[in-house]
Order: sequence, then C-alpha cells, then structure tokens
Amino acid sequence: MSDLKRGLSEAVAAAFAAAGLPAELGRVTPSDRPDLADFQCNGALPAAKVAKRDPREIAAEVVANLTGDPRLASVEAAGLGFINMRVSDQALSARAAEIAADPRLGAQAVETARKVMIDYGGPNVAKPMHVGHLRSSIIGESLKRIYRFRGDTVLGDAHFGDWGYQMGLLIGAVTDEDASIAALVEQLNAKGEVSDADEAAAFALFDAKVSLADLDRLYPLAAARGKTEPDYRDRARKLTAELQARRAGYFLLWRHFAKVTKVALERDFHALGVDFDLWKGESDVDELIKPMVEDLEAKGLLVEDQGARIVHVAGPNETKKKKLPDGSVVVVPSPDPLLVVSSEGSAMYGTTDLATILDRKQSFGPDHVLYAVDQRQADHFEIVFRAAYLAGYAEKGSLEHVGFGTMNGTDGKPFKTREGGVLKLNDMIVMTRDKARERLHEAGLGAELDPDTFEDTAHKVAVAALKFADLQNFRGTSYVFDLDRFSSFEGKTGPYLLYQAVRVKSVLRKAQAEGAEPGPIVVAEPAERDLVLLLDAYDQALIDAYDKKAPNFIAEHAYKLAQAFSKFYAACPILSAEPAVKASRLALAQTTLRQLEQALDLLGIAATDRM
RNA sequence: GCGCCCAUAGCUCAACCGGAUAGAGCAUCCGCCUUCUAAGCGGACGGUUGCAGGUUCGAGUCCUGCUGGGCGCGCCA
Repeated sequence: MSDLKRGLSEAVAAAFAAAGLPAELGRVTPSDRPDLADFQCNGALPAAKVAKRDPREIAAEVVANLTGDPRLASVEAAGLGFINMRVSDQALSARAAEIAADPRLGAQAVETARKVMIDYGGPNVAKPMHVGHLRSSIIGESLKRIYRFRGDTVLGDAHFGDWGYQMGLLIGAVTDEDASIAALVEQLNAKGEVSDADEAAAFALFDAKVSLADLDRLYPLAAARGKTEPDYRDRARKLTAELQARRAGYFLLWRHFAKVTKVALERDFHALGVDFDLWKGESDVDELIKPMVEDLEAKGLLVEDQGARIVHVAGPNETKKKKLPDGSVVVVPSPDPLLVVSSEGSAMYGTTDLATILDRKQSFGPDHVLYAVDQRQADHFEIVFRAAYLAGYAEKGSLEHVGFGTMNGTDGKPFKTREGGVLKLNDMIVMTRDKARERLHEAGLGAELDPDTFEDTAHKVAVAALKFADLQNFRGTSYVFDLDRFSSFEGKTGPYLLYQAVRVKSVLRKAQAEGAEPGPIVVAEPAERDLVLLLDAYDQALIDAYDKKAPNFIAEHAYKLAQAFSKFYAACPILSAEPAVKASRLALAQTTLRQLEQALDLLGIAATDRM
C-alpha cells in the first residue's frame, strides 16, 4: 500500500518510458496550484532539454499515455509543460478507506531497520535547565519517536555533563564556603576507604548544607573566577583530576551534586514528557578512558603537545591560517586536534565523548548515532568523529551531529529574561500551565472536569504549546524566543491541534450516544477531498522528518491536517447529515483523529479529551 | 585573522532534485455562534526573498563578490 503520490509517480514514470524518455522524470508532487490540480509532474521541462523538444509537446504525449487511468478524474498539460492531475473521488475514497484500515494510518516503515542511538547532549550537572535546554530534549525525544515508529531500534541517552572541570570548580567553591564540609571531605580523602556509615553521615551533612540552588548560585561565580585567576583555575583542574582519580571525599561530594541535580532534571523532563532509555553521563565511561588512552597510544595516534596529549585528525592537505596572541600568523592543521589528556592528567569533554562512542559500540553496537546538540558544537563533533574513525571506534559516516540553532531573545542574542537572568524551564512550564488553567475556566470547563482531569488537561495544553512552538521551526536555524508566542493558544499552536482533536472526540461521543456508526467513506465535497489529500500526505511528511532528522515536517503536517479538518468541520455537518453521509463523515473524522493523535505523539505531544 | 551558519510580509516562521501566482500564524480591518466545542471558520490588507553580478528556457533555492547579524577557533562543556 502506498500513497497517491507514489502510485501516480509509477504511472507517470511508465508514461515517460512509453514516450522514450527517462522514467525517473515521472516524479509526481502535490500541486503548487490547488486551483488547477491535486498533483503535478514537472518532468517534461527537463526532458525538453535532453530531447531537444518542446516541453509542451512532451507533456501532451505523456498526458496521452496517462489518459484512461481510473484514478484520474482529469490529466492535462498546462503552462510551460506541467502535467496536472486531478484524482477522482472514487480513488480518494478508496485511499481514505485504506488509511482508515491501517494501524499505521498510511505511513510506511523503513525497508531495513537499523540500530540507532540518540544522544541528547544532556544538560550539565549542577545547573538547572533553562528554556535553552528545551530544544535538545524535545527534538531528541521527537526524533526518537519518529525513528522508532519507522521501525528502527532506538535508544535515547541523556548523556549528562558530569565529569569535567565544572565539577572541580564546584568542589572548590563548596568546600571554600563551608568549613564543616571542607573538613569532612579532607577527612574522607585521608581515610581512603569509606564505610557505609561514613557514607551515610557524609550524605546527611551534604543534604543539609548543599542544595541545587546553592550549586546554581556558586557555579557562575566559580566559573568567573576560574577565568580571571590562574591559581584558582589550576586548583579546580587539580580537583577535577583528583575527582577522576576517585579520591573518596571528592567522589562522595560529587555523588551528592549528581543526586540533587538529577531530582530537578527528572522533574523537568517528566513534565515535558521526555524519557531517556539511558541516564548515562560522562562519568559512566570513566573506567574506559585509561585503556582507551593506552589503545590510542598503541595505535600511534596519541602525541605529546605542550604538556597535553592529543590526536591529530586533520588530513595532510588540511590546514588553516591562525593568528597567534603575538600577532603573527602561522599555518596549522585543520580541524584542530582532539585534546585527550590535559596537562593536569584529566579527561576532557572530547575524551569522554570518544570513550562513549567506544562504550556504545561495545554495549549496543549502533548502526548510527545521532547527536541532538547545539549547532555551536559542530566543530567539536567533527573532531571527535574523525578521531573515532581513525581509531576504528565507529564506522565512517555512522556518527552524525544533528545540530540545532540557538534560542535567542528578541534582541538576537541568546535569550535572557527582562532581569537579565535565564528563564528556568520549570518556571516557564508553571507560567504556561497557569495560563491554560485560566483559559479552561473561561471556557467553562472548570466545573465540568474533575480536579485531577482539569489539572492534567491544563498541563497537556501547556506542554503542547511549548513543544509545538519549538518543533514547528526547522531545527537547524536559530530562532527568536518570544514568551508570548510560546504561551499562545490561538492560531498555529499546539493547543489548536489539541482543540481539533477534542472537537472530533466530542462529535464521536455524540454519535456513539445516538447509536451512529462510522461506515464506508464516500468523498464528495471539496472539504472532504482536501482532508483526504492531507491524510494521504502523512507518509511523505514522515519520510522527510526521518531523512532530514527534522520534526518540523511532522509538525507542519499535523497543523495542515488539523486545519483541513477544521474547514471540513465548518463546511460539512456530520451528525445532522443523512445516514450514509453521516457514516462516511464519522469515518473520516475518526481517521483524522487517529492520524492527528499519532502525529502529535511523534512530536511528543499528548492529546486531551476535552478542553 | 581563519572557518561555519543565517538574512523571505510590520513581527515570528514555512517553502518537497531549480519550475506556474513565494505560503502560514500573529498584528490590523470586515463578516460568521437558536445546528456537531468561536482555543474556531470566511474575507481583506500585507513581498524588488539584504545588495550587485553570474549560470539557466526558468533562481528564495546553484555560483562569485559585497553588506549586515550569529557562532566557533586545544587544556570549559
């Protein structure tokens, strides 16, 4: 079973072949001119070039070969050589019946399933998530669902940043601030072996004294000092190396950091409906690093440079000019080398990334790994991927950075609140949910729904608003974060989509109450034709989203489908129609609902029953 | 200095290998609730696709240059 576009493409390809022209020119697309056609083929235009003939003549010949196709109500050559096709009502009705009978609602699975890992490039330990973190989690979540739905085996890994320099900074800052913690940490460090009782006592003290809010407050200060004060920085680096060497006191304190962060992250991710299959972090590959470094050394890839150890990843002719601090310009390899071991002996960002690639190869063996991470890290991933290919840790081309743009404020710079701080993701969710509650009361649903359902509905509306506002943008480009737009419920928004689903459900409930059943679909009205054409376009939207790793194709389809339904709803009465028409429209409405809910699910958006 | 990305309606964004009249939403204005949920529907207004060249029968899309903006460039992640 295939969509109309594909079916027609085969027919048009055959018609081209019959005319002695390359069959691949028979590619059919939805028409740019809905007033003239449902589908079109532009193949006669390039054909004219190779065949040195008039495109209109070619189009006419292809049209002649197509005439009589039962699916087509009309087929004609138009304009400069376009082939316009209008699908018959019977063919649309038949296609609608196919989609209605299909658990996948007309969307096909991939031919060969792969094992895919999605790396969410997770947030860092000790920092609350702000609105900028929305993107990687919801894009990653949506891609995971899309890939899984297409038939791949997919694992999503949060991949937290929990093992680097920022941990050394925090250990320093926390012990500086509180003498009792500093004393306990020193004591544990000296002791080396830590008993269960020691551990419990330590966590009791840490729990009492160090919250996420403290870490959030201390980190920016420590980071700033690290930049300006070399001594402070060097101590943080040493602390990082000591943590990575698992000095008992530092390690316990670090485990506390990770714990308080995880509680907040779980709350935020859960609220967004984002689930990770793996809650791994950089620290999880720590034990792989030493053997990996030895392996890189054995393979002759690791070289000493300015006290650090690096892997060169540039090819022989890949160079760039670089300006040195003294103003002179030198030619250096490009891309930059991968820094594997710092001069303090600690693992770097790229080191843990490389070890993670190795870890995944051993544990899961993915055919493909997608990194849903900020576009700004493109160079970094290029370097890590090259190193992984050189070392044989991944098959060339199997690692892919699915970059996305940053979320900027209306001034074009990374988003800040009016007060100059970052807007925390949780605050954003709470704010939008409050607005959804207000709106539900206005609509008179406050009293009708029981409190739990009411709360659940408000939450779903809020999440739909936030996610759809982001996912409707192509992931690659930066966009402006506008609070009003993200918490808007009218127009091209998540709540609009939920609302259309709610209207269908309401009609279906009433139909059921009066004993009316969906029946055979018979397409007749223009609004019905348009709706079925949209239902038919689902497969292509899914293919585009999959191939381009871009959920906005699904978002666009869901919106257009909801819009087509809304027009159908306004133009075609359902319950008051005569029995056969009523049964047909009920079936159309039900099929639309199922596809809409499925598309929303692929975006990670949950539907509601009433709103 | 070198490199990557971006520039489309007043605003925020789309646009399927280069194809007909570049589409949505918001905002503004005008209509539509005694019939299935008005978080809706219909209509109007709104464009020299940053600028200048080039390739092509045809360019928002490809190439070159320029302007403007964002980002990155080994011991943060």
